[in-house]
Amino acid sequence: MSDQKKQHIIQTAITLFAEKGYEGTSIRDLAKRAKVNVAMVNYYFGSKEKLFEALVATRASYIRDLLDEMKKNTAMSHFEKMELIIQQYVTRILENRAFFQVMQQEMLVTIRPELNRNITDVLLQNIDSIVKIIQSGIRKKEFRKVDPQLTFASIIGTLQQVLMSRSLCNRMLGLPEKADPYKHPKFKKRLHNHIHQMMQAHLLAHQP
Amino acid sequence: MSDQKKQHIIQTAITLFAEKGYEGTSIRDLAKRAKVNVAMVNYYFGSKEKLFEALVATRASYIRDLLDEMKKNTAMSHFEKMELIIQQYVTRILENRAFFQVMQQEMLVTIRPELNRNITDVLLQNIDSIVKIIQSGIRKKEFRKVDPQLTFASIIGTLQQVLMSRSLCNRMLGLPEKADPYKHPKFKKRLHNHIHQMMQAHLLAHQP
DNA sequence: TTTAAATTTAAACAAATGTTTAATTTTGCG
DNA sequence: CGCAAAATTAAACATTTGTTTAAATTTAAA
Repeated sequence: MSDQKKQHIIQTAITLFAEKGYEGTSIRDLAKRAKVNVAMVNYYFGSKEKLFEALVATRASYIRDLLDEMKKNTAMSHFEKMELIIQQYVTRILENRAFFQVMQQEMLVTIRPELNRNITDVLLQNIDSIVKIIQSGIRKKEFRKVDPQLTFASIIGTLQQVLMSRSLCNRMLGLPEKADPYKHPKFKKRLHNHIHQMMQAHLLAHQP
Repeated sequence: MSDQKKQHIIQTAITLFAEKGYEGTSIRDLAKRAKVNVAMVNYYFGSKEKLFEALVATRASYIRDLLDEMKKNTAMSHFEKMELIIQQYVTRILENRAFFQVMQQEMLVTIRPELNRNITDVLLQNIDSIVKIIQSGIRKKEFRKVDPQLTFASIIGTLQQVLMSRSLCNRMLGLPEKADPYKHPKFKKRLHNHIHQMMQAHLLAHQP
């Protein structure tokens, strides 16, 4: 019944936080945009901080499932697994750009240590799974002796960097200033191709 | 005479903004930390927003000079130029982490369009210089046919991702929770090695 | 030393913030 | 229906915000 409204508030919060940041978004902004009373946010979530935690919790477990599933799979080569991870990250992050940005933004800020801790834990789980795949690939001589953690950082970092500035991407692609390059199908393709090509050169011991 | 105090306020602002974000930092916080009266900030800079612009202006032209100088240099190979760029970016960003983070953070937020525009312009100039080096390397068959813009995004993105969470890096390196991994000499070396190695595999047409 | 400008200060200001209250409306069950 | 619990509202609350004021102090040149 009212769970829909809760989800509606969370969704509005995600886009609004992504637009103006956590500190930059007031409960009144949020209430107005979501077309609910100001008091509703505290009625449902208790506080602005709790709202943010609910927001993270809602989305946190997403990539996790994919990685767990992949762990069991023995039919795929290590690079095929990396290919799938790259493709999934590109798709997911481009599609949930707003949420990804809010999380990144809050990670940058260090004033909410407990919150930061929670997000870090979730991320570290995922990093660990991927690092293990790379390490296994190195042991099997399928991969070169790369730095597993920093290799992952490069994948995510590339995506993050690209998401960071819409206007920068638009100018890169020769699109008009106000366009949304992330919805452009060619952009997704280009981004995926780049990361895939770079990781192929970086990871594979025997270049195809 | 009072220019020292202005610089002192800017320096304090850089570290404080990096800690708590632009919106998260109040003039009173800043004044207290810088040990000046609250009114001094507005007396010197006019407003909080103008302070931020001054902050950006102070640091903006840093990497620019290096790139201009390199443009004239014909003795270096294209990859040697890239090596120097990587080394400079790693050093500069690790050393001015606080400033870099504030800039990134403000880039994420889209509520200050004019401000964002100014930062974007500065960054685009630098991107353009580096992109041209890569393109030239491709034409000369020294580099493979990579995506120049996204290749740069990967370099910066890797650094950005690594800077994003101190605690994440600490756990990656097996350091205690509260340590500062960025000052760790081994960390800088590891970071530089990774980017260098990855770019070598990614860029060079004829692997050494 | 005198004096006017520049600097520094504490106090006050208006506006905005997250949150709470207390009253009203809606809902759903007997 | 009747009525209690849940949902919703407008208003008020206490803080905090960026900024301004007006007085006090310091500075530096005449």
